[in-house]
Amino acid sequence: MSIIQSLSRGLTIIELLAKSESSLGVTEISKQLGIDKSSATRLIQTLVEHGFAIKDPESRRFLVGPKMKSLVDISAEARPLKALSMPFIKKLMEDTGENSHVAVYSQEQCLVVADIESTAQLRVVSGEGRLIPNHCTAIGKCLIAFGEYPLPRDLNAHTPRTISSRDQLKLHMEQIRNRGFAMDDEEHEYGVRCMAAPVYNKAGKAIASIGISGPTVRVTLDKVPELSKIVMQAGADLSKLLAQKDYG
Amino acid sequence: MSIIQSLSRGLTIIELLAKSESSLGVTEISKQLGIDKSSATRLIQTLVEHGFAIKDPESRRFLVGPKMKSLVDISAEARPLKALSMPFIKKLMEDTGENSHVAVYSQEQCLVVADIESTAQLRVVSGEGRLIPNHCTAIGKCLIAFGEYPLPRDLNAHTPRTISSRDQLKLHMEQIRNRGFAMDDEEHEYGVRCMAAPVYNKAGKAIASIGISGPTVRVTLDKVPELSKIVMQAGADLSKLLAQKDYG
DNA sequence: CCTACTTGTTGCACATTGCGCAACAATTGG
DNA sequence: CCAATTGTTGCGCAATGTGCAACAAGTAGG
Repeated sequence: MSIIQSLSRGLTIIELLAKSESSLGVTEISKQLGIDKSSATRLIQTLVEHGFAIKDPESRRFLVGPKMKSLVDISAEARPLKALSMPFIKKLMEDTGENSHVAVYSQEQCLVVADIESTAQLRVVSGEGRLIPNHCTAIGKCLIAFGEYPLPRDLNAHTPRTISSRDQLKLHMEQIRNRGFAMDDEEHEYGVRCMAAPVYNKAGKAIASIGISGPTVRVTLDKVPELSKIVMQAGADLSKLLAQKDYG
Repeated sequence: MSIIQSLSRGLTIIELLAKSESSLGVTEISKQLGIDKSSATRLIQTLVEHGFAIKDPESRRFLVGPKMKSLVDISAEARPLKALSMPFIKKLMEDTGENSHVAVYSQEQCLVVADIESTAQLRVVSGEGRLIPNHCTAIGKCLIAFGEYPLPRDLNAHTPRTISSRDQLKLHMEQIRNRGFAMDDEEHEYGVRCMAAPVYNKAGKAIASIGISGPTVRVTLDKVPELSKIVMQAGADLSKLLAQKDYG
């Protein structure tokens, strides 16, 4: 049986980062592993690239990244949810022709637990397991508006349309609750419009959101009423199933 | 910036495993990454070696390992506990001359969150971040006896002294509660004797355990009363601090 | 403020390491 | 019981990752 050296070293770095109380520098890591700093640099860069580690740009030291937790979340808690959701987002994708997904709240962000891509040439790719912002995406805003989660702290503007004011966002949440669905109107990415509706567990708590993402050229504003109805119906249907299965 | 290929591939496999609903086989993995099955085999073996993946020997397929969750636990929840515990296990080690540690319950096992090695030539090495059994270690039995955790399902015999009967273990828990401390009398490893006491949070819930491990030649049975007193005192002292700091 | 020290990044040349191929072994399914 | 698929091991080649060393960027200390 052969062990892959560089992978092994990388995993050891992950363990070091997780176990250390504070952040670690490249030299420190290289000493602990008994390797050159140059190798440590490159291994760490690879970890950062994958999100398993993050770099504090100030101190140029490293910490465990959010990827670890989101993977654990997705494999443990969210896996059954994904299994239950698949048929619904499949149908949603077929009915709307757009990328469909289900997300939950994790680490103050929005964790995509299930995702089906549209079959159109021009499509939005989101990808399972991704952590996306809560304040400028439909599925994220939906979680905040209907779930028992705090307003995001980080309100980075991703496009000129991003709502970056705390007060405005609060008002916006109110609107979302009144309409029953959330919309991301090019707030996260140019040319992309999304809609999402809440998913409730048996106890009536919004524990997830379901939605679609499409290019603005297809998901035009005049189609919003029709599409949002479909999305909300999907949310209601999935909620019903979760209640039956006693999920959450 | 250069990316380390084999590390990158290994991390991608972790992600695949975490996101997949079921277990994955070597061929499946190799196809998804576009690499040869031999490479996939070796990468996976490395992951298994580190505990990031586990192999179901029946189906010869792979799943995410417990390492991921224990690392997340240790970095998130347990990190503050570790910081608070350090001075206490340091003192405990100095007072007893033996390896000292603090553990919490995680994934039906016993997660070592802080650990200080004895300075003696002959010493017990346990190691932070390790997941050890609950039924045949002092810190593990302590968690079960005083905490609100279920009896372990797996009662593997590690030595002839391991308590492998559910009923016996139940009785044994009773004894531990009466004495106020747990002892592992060569139940996990030959020649090693350990003692542990509960650590309570402000609400009076046993959320951790603190203890020592030493070779039987030093930790003789006639020293147990004296040593156990020291360990229990350490548990009480740490509990007091946790209450002050409002931990847990 | 300048110098000395420590820490992180990049280029480069070498050879170790990990790669794919292919044969083999072990299962599964028809 | 044979065919087909999946997992493991040996092996030779070269691509990959390694350490060295120079460089860059901070940090501390006088």
